[in-house]
Amino acid sequence: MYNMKQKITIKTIAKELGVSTSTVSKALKDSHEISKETKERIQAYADFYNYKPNNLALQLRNQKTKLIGVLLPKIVHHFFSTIIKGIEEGASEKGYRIMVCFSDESHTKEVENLKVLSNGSVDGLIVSIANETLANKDFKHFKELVSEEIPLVLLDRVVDEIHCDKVVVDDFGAGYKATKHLLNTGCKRVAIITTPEYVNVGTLRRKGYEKALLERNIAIDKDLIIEIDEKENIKEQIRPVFDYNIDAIFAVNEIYAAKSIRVAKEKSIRIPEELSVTGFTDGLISEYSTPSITTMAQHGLTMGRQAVEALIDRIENEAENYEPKTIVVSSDLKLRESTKPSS
Amino acid sequence: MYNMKQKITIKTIAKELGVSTSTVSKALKDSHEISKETKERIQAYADFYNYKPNNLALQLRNQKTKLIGVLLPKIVHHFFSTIIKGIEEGASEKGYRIMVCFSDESHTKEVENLKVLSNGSVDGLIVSIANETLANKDFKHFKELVSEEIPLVLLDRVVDEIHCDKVVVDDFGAGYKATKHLLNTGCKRVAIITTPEYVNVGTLRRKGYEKALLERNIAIDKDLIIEIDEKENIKEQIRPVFDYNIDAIFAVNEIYAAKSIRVAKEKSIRIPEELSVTGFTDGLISEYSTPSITTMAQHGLTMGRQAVEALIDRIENEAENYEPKTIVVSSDLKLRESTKPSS
DNA sequence: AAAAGTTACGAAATCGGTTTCGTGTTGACA
DNA sequence: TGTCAACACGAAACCGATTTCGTAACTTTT
Repeated sequence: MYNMKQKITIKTIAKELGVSTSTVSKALKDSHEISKETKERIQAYADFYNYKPNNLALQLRNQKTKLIGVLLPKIVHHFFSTIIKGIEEGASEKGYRIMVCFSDESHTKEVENLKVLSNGSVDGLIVSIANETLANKDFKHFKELVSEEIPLVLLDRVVDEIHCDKVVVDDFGAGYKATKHLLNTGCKRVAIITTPEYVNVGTLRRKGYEKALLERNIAIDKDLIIEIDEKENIKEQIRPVFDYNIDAIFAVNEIYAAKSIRVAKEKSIRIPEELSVTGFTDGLISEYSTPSITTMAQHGLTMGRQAVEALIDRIENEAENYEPKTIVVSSDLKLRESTKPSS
Repeated sequence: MYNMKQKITIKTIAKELGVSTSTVSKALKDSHEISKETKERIQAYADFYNYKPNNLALQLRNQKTKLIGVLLPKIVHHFFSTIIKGIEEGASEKGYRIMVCFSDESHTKEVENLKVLSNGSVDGLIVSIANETLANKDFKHFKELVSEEIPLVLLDRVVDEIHCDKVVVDDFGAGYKATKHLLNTGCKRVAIITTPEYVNVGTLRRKGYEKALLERNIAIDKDLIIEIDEKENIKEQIRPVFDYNIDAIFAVNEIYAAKSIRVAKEKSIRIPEELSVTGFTDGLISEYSTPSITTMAQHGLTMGRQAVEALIDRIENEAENYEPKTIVVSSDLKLRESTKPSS
C-alpha cells in the first residue's frame, strides 16, 4: 500500500487535475453542474487516493457536529454503562456519535467538563449530575448551558432548578412497589438500607417505602432506616439493624442488598425464610449472587434511548416556545430467590 | 440571565468594539502587541458576554483535535468499562478527551466506526477488536489506518498482522498461574471452560493451562476441555464435564466460573472441598457470588492507562522510524473462597 | 531635522470544506 | 445573424479562529 502520509484534500485533487476546488466538491457530490467526464475523472482520482472529507471542516461550515456529549458520574457501574449503551444505540441510529466524559462524582470535574463540551464541540448534552453537586446544590454551570440554549437532557440524577428535558426512574413508585411486595409476601418489619438524604434517588425510594408502610398502618420506625454514608465498612453500618427483629430488608441498590445478605449469612439467618431481601438495579451481582436477589430492574437501556431521542428531537427541531418535558421510566420487580414467592 | 442565543464570536466582539479580529484575538491572549487599555476593554467585553472560543475552528486551524477515539466491542462489561475509565483518566490528565464507540462484536460496525473516526475527527485511536473480525480474519480496515499513519493502539484483543502499538494481558502466563495454583492446592483433574479457538485470549489461556499440566506430567484430556460456543444455555454446555471425575475448574471468564459453580451447587458438590473453581476478570460477580470466586484479576485500569500513554506519546512525538511496541500487563491471582487455601 | 526604532493595530492568508453567483462557450431558434 | 438558454466551470465568500507581515503614528537617537 502507498504511503499516504500527507493527507489528500480537495485542494490537492483540484491542483492535480487542473480544476477548481468548487468543481471537485461538486463532482464528489455528483452535482448536475459538472460534466460526466469530469465527474468520473475526479471521482476515480478521489477513490484511488482514498479521499475522505475532513470532518472538522464540515462541522465548522455546517455549524453542527453530529456529536452528543455524555457526562456521567462514573462508568464502572452496571446501570451507567447500560445507559451509555442505550444512548449510543439511539444516537448511532440517527447518525450521531457520542463523546463520553466522567465527573467522578466531583463538582469541579463536572464544571470543567461542561465548560469544554459547550464550546461548540457537541450539538447537545446528556448529563447525570454528580453527587457532590447534588449535595452542595450549586447548579449555575447547568443554568448557564440552559441560558445559552444548548440542548440538554438530564438523566436519572435530576433537580427541579434546571429547566430542561429530563429522564428519570420512577423512584418513588419503585420504592413503593418493592416494599409492597415484601409486605404482600408476609413480611412485617421491613428495614430500608438507603443513602444520605442529599441523594435524591435514595430519598424518593424511601418515600415510596414509607407510603407502602403507612398504607398498611405500619408506623415508620427510625431504627429500621439505615443511611449508609461511606463506602468503607458497609457491613458494619448494616449490622445493627439486625437487632431490631426484622424480617425484610429493602436495599436501595444492589451492593447494599448483597452486603445485607452477607451479614445475614454470617448470622446464619436463612433467606428468604427468615429474611427477605430486595435490591435495586438489575446488575450482575443480583443475578449471580447466592441466593439470587429480587430487585427493581431499572431500565437503563430504555432510559438512555429516551434521553437521546429527546435530545435529538430538541437539536433538530428548534421550537421557539420550548417547554421542557420529563419522561418517567418505570421499574419492574424482578422476582428471584431472595424473597418469598407471592401467594 | 441574558438570552445568549446568538453565540458570540471574535467577529462580533471586533465589530462591537470597532477593532479588527486580529486585535481581539491577540488581546484575548494577552499579547504585548496590544495596548493595555484596548486589552482591558476587549477582555471585559468578552468576559461579560461569556465568550468561549469555538473549538471546531481551533481544531481545524491547529490540525489537531485533542480527541482520542475509543472503539470497544461492548461496554456493559466490567473489564471493558474499567478500561474506559483507565483511558479517560490517562487522557484527561494530558488534556485529551475521548470519543467512545462500540462495535457490538460486529465486523461491519467496526469498519464503519473506523471510517468515520479516521476523518480527522480524532488524533488517534484505541481499539479492541470485535470477535467477528477475529473470526473472519479480515483486517484491512486496520491496515488502512496504519498506512495512513493514524496513531493506533490495539488493546487486549490484538493480532500480529496489524503493525502498531499493543497492550495485552499476559494470557498465557495467567492461564499457567491459575492452573498451577489449582494443582498446588491438591487438585488432580482440572477442567477448563474456554471460548472457541478464534478468540485469541481463550486460546492463550488454554495454552498456559496445558503447560502447567504438562509440567506435572499430567496428560491433556480433551474431555476436560469445554469450548462454550453460544451465549444461551451455558450451563447445559458445562454440565457434561462433571461426569469426568474432576476436582477443579479453570474458567476463562467470570461468567463461566459463576455458571460452573451453579451447576456444582445443583449437584450438591461442595466448593472448594470437592471442587475448586478459578475464574478470570475480577468483576463484581466474582466478588459477590457465594462462595466468592478466586480469579485472575486483569488490570483493566492499568491497561487503559498504558494504552492511552502509548498513544499520546505516538501522537505528540512523531518519530520518523517508528517501531511499534507491545506492552504486556500481567494478571494477579486474587484468592477467595472458591479454591482451597494454599498450604 | 533626518534616520531609526517603538508601539499599536489591521489586512490577509490559512485550516478544508460548501455554496452562491457570475461568466465564457455552445447550440438552438427566430 | 442576433438572441437566449443550457451547460460547465471558476471566483469568492463563508464557517471561527490564529498568525505573519505590513504600516501609520510617535518617540528616540544623533
